Amino acid sequence: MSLEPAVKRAPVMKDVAKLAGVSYQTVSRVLNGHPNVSASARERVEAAIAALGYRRNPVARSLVTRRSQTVGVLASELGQYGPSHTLLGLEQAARDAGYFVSIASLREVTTPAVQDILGRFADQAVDGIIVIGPHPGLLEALDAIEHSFPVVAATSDPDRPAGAGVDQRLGARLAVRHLVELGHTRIGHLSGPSDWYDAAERVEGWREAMAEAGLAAEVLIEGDWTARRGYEVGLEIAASRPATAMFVANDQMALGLLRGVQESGLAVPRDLSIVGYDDQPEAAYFFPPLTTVRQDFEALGRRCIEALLAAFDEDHAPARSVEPQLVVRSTTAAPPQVVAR
Amino acid sequence: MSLEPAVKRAPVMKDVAKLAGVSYQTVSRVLNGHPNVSASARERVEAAIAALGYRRNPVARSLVTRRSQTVGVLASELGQYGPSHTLLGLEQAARDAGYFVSIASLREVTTPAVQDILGRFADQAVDGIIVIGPHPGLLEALDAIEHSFPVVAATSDPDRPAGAGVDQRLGARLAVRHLVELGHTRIGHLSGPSDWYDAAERVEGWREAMAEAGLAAEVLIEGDWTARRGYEVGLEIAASRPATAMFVANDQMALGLLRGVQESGLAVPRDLSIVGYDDQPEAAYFFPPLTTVRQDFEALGRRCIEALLAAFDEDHAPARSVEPQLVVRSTTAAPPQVVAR
DNA sequence: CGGGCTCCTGTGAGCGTTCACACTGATCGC
DNA sequence: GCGATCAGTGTGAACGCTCACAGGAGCCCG
Repeated sequence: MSLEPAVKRAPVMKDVAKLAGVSYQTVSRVLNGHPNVSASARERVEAAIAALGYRRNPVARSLVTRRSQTVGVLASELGQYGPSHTLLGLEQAARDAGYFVSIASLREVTTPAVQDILGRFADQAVDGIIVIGPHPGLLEALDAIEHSFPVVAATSDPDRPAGAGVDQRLGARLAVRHLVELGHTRIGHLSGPSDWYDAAERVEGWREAMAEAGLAAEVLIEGDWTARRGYEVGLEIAASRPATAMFVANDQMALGLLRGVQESGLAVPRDLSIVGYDDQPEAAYFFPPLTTVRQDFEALGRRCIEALLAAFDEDHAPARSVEPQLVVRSTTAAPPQVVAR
Repeated sequence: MSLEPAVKRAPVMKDVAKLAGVSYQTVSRVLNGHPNVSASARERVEAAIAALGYRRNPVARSLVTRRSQTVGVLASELGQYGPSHTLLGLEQAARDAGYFVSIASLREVTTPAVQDILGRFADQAVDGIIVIGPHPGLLEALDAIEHSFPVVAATSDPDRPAGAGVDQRLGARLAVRHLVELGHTRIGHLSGPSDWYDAAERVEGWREAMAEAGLAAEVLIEGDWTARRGYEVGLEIAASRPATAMFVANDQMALGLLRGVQESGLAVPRDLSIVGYDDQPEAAYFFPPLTTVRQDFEALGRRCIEALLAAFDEDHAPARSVEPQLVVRSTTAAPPQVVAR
């Protein structure tokens, strides 16, 4: 007994087997929930596991199974509010499902860079990967590379085979309808970069809702998600007054817009109504508090994991889109004067 | 040739060895940079590796070495601006150093929860772990659990043996000094939660700088990092005017404060000067643009990796703290009237 | 009562790598 | 010219697990 080595190694399957009086194979069967194990053997094994504090070694396991209970997350814009919160929900859901999360962020979206990361993920034997904050370029680069594991994209691209997304068109329509109901007819859109799926979908939603209301979708300005850009656009809008309301594709740009417009002497919402997108916690404390569209990013993260699980086996429902919600605060009101077209 | 199995397996060391006309051990030696390999053998092996597109299997490798080229990141508040950006820098630096990053976020900081995650990390054979956004409670929980790998905390706690942090005291002093130079004497502090190291350090920095200036550090209000809390405090301050300037422990609270104060009829900076902390990109577009202290979180993330590398072997310098910078914008000015004490 | 079935269990091999060791041939000093 | 050293190389065994297979016990049926 005291002849044991001083450094106590972590127990392995053989130790459990010996204590339970069975072979290591039986231990393995118990661990993997195999059916053909007698109740008494199972009990003894479980008792031995508990007594020894045994933990199965996932590295050894994945050497032979070629799977690692790990999902790789490929993120291109983790600094942004949306992606970082999606990651949050993702990680929780993954862990609940017994998966590790390995992340890799992309400095630049080039095929070699994506290839490098995919290679690393493959070496690591990830069971699947999830792409966050995707540009089409990223997905194309992904498609161009052969890979042996399922890929789920957190995107709203409806053409995408596997994925989970927020219904961006719906969100955009909620925003526009709200403005239409207030009496606005000239409703502009400050979009995200056109090479983001989410941005493109919001543009489409804006177009659709305008068409439904019988309005012309004329004022479309492309942004880049930053407050700085919102500010610049705010100055322009204050100067030329092309619209009485702006639907802005994220809260940060809305913040900048708010400031640019107000700095130019316009009042919000008196002279210009603004609807943001995301509902970051700060949006309620903008000046004035921002009317915006809430996206539940953490739910999105959870959906991604569900989608990946569904890709692993058929039992899981795919359940794709998360519904956005309109949150009305104080940046929207009736237009300055009702303009009859 | 055509008798090869249809599903082409990835090449393994033996394949490389055969092609190079050496034993698999020699291949291993080349891969690991062992000295005792002849130049000709090395060349042949390298050529074979390139020809086959061989990649070493890290899973098999870590089964025997008990290391995985992976660092675990334990984060408690990944939703916050600081932690998420620290993660960003961390991930980049880790990948550059050849490490994978596996993340786990904590829903609640309890010893069992920390234990669970540490156990998973241990199973995964991580080489070390990094803790982001640490409360003392988290570090205590960590210390309470025996672990066999180095732990680095992204914290400014000077008592911490291993870690990297932003010099929070310095940041606080920069803020206070700026206000002092403008002529303020009653400078309050809206802090972060007192159980965060960073928050506590900023309080200390505020105290020190006040003492240096011969001022009494009287107005200390505890916050929770949220804009909501900042707003509440703003209302209170507008009502009782306990100070002519507030140093606020993060930009989000500063945003709320700004709004609470302005909604109550005070003008910023005419009636109250405000200095934030973090310099999120949005801070420049607050109304008015926020004077704040910039923290380079991505640099912090890099430092964490450096610190971990230093813990692995002695060659790396520890190089701990990142210097914050004051960014003066438009929320600070001379006090309403100079009050001679 | 023996063949066939089912249920449970154990043995052997292998996953792809590294480590400890043993071996070879050359170089060295004396 | 002999043992000792040394660089360079190969062999066996591990790491901890799962998979494929084989074998033993118990049962039913003819």
